[in-house]
Amino acid sequence: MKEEDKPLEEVYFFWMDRAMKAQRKAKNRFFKKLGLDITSDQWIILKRLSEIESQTQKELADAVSKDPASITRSLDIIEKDGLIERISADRRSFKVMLTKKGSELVKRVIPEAVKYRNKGIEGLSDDEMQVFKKVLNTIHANFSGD
Amino acid sequence: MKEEDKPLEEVYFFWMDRAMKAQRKAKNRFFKKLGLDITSDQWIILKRLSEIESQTQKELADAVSKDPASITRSLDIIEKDGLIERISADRRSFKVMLTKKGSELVKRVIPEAVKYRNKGIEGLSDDEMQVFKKVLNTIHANFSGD
DNA sequence: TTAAGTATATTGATATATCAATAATTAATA
DNA sequence: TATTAATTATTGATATATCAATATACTTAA
Repeated sequence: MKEEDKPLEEVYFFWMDRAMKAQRKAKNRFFKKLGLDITSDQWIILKRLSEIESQTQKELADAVSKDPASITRSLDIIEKDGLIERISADRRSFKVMLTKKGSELVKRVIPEAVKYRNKGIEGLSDDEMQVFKKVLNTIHANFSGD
Repeated sequence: MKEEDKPLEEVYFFWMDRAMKAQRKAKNRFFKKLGLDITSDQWIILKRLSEIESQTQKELADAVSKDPASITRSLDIIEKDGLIERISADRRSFKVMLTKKGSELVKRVIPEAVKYRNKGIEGLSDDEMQVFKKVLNTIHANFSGD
């Protein structure tokens, strides 16, 4: 197939970027409306911690596709808010886990998050979502090599 | 359909986030390898400016899905690098356009950007990309209302 | 035509992202 | 075991993102 230049609106990266931004923005407003002072990125970390009780910062970073530096700073914030705690694993690493306050927050938010998530894909079929997943995972794989 | 909680890896936002990050990271490395000191976000702005000769910051921001505040700061940087210039439109707004240096950079980068883009979707069919576009545009629409 | 409302760009505060450098510690190997 | 190599977390510098506030300037309506 001939490679060719295309205007921005026809480039898949543009579609992805636009959808991600709309989603992130709506999600941040959504948390605010619930009276919660957390961002959509912090939510992902909290949700992950609710699934796997205890993990090092490195493991957590990999799981949520974040840089070690980002994780350090995000954890600093939600630790200050009393949502998570760091426990020494060995002398260079920590296990991270939810506090009671963090657990309760996650339990409270999950049903709302599910509703919110379903709103985003209203009007789409399971088949379409399967293709969507395949495409995203392919793009991820194609760019993860080097 | 019953709404339900799912682990992170089964949530579409997670797939999107991961693919976006892999893409952005690879793209930044790609520009660096070309000897170019621009980010993938700056590239989008430059590319858009090459498609529409002259536009206000507001129009540009809408076109590339960025906040006015983000555009101001990004333009400050690439203006300092001599890639774009701001020309007074009326007394409160600017028209933004590429300089000669900016135009030449875009012309030089486009063929590389096309190759790069095609690498990301290797192994995917046109049909799949059509579904991909539909899903992303639906998500965008579903979250743009409020 | 003045007053009120709207639009554009900027700035400050804060959160996140990347890269590079560093410190401390653990693991591998000669 | 002693040295070297790899790992984990942190920090600094810079870019981007959002929200709120502000300053100008344009537009509309009374």
